[in-house]
Amino acid sequence: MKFNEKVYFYCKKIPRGKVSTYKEIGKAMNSKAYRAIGQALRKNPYAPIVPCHRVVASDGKIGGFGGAVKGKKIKKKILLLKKERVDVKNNKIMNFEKIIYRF
DNA sequence: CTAATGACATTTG
DNA sequence: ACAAATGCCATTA
Repeated sequence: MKFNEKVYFYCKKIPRGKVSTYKEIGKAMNSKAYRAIGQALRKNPYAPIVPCHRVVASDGKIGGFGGAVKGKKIKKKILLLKKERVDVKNNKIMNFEKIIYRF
């Protein structure tokens, strides 16, 4: 699984206190498979190693892993994100353009 | 191999 | 601004 490994690799590369987007990661790996990236992270076999919560939607929205999960409130990740200096409001990143990490 | 899926993105109504 | 439709791409059944 080369593709997934790449995804995880870039995710790990995201510095603490910053975030990135599926699109940017895709560009970084010379691909536009935003979708596939989401797939890779959704499964995230490298759960503890890969900070998947630092990857958000292109418009700064958290994405499906924050509060988008029906029934369950997994906002803990967002909370963790906030602890890392990432300000999140209404499932959206504040100062998104400032803290977004580009490769 | 074909079809379905989804933590996305963009455009259109 | 919000909702729906379309396109996209790797993974999985």
